[in-house]
Amino acid sequence: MDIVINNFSETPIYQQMYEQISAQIMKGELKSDDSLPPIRTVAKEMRVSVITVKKAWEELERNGFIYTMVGRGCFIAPLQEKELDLKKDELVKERLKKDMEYYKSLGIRYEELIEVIKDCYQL
Amino acid sequence: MDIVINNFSETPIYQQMYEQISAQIMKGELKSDDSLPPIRTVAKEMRVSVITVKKAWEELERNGFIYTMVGRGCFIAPLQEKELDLKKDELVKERLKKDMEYYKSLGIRYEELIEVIKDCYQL
Amino acid sequence: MDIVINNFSETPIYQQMYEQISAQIMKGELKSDDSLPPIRTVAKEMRVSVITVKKAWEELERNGFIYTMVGRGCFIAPLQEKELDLKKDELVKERLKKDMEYYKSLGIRYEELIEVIKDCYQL
Amino acid sequence: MDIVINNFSETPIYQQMYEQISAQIMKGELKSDDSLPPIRTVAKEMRVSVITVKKAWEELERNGFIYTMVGRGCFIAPLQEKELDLKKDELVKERLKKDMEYYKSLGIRYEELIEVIKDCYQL
DNA sequence: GTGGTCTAGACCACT
DNA sequence: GTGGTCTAGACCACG
Repeated sequence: MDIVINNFSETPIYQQMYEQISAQIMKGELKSDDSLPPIRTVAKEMRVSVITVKKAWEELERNGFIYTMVGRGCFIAPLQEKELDLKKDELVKERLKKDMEYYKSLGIRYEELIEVIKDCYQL
Repeated sequence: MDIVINNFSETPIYQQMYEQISAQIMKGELKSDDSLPPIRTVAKEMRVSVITVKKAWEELERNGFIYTMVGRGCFIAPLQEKELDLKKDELVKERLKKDMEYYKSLGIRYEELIEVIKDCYQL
Repeated sequence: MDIVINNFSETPIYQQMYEQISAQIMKGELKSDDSLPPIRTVAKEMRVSVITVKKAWEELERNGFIYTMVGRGCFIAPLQEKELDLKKDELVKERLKKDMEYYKSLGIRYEELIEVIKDCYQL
Repeated sequence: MDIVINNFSETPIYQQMYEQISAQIMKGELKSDDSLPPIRTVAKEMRVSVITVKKAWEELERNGFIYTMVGRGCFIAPLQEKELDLKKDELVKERLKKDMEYYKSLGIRYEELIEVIKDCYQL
């Protein structure tokens, strides 16, 4: 579990944690039924409040990424690869749509866009 | 000046206004030295608080899209086409970079991305 | 809005609040687009922490009972009577099922059950 | 002794065990002075902590369902049928009352309730 | 004025 | 040991 939080970002800490962990699960870096470190340990290591970690974990559980067994800890949910791909696609498409609307509203042409993207992917 | 605000969107109202007006200026739909309607009028029409409009206008002025003449109103700044293009590019690249980082962090491949974008541009 | 919380109950405060308010909405005692008092006011009146109220409100929003407009307040969601009935039915059936399983596992006969229920409804 | 525990249920494990065993005693499936298997054996078979089993047993003893003979094990208490019926009634009525309060608070009518219950008893 | 986030420290229930 | 809940008080962004 690798989390980097930016205290100055506008996106709240708990959301940064949620995004990074869910991404790692979707990429398969965290595997089914692996246990996560206790929230209090995470809190200490990340130097944030327990409640902040808890909030991230709750969101992860609500979205089916992890499950909790009180008194025993939290674990990565057993998701099939298909489910993971589905979740990923949903997220990306949702976000891309918004992005595209914005770019189009600025009058950006398709070719211009592709050029910048290529750059990012170093093609 | 055509603004549509969504009260339920996560992006704050003042920012929605800022984005739409700046886009219209960059696309040349609003021309240099044209006057903007008084903020109180805008507030009434859009059914938002004057404070909200004020905040959007301030943001526009700070970024050089409009200028204020006290007692007379606000006007579109006289921007050269080059300057406009520059502003546009800056904005887009900045945002695109963040987007790409996110997509890459989810392990999305270049080809997958292009496919969705093509879809948005109906190609 | 009428809430009675029991500090000694085992069900957490935020859940008691959630249950009572959602019930009032489903019964139509709270009407669409009515505004709820500010969470800080509620917190003071109920003598609980703001965070506790917030948690209840979040759950209400997640389940579509209220909606929030940052900086303006929280409002009862515009639910059709049909939707309300549906929500109610879901809840009741879910709970009843569990209850019935328990009663049956104790060997309670249908007739015995009905008798007690009649008593509760004073029939 | 037949116990099925659900690790993901909201009701704690020790309570699930308590409910199922007490029910079996009240239904007469477990008879007076029969011995229960050692808690360590139960713990292993159910794959739960010894502490959890202990807690369930304590609850059973506190409510008079079993008794302990130090060094020899735990045994089903010699309960008269009358006593058992009484216990059962108490339990059911207590729980039913709470349930009914909840259903009434949601505005469920008697007829609606009966219909769902009939369904559960397949009448 | 509104809601949104965060902290530090406390107490409790479950395993 | 684990997670679950709660508090009081703080700071920020939005309208």
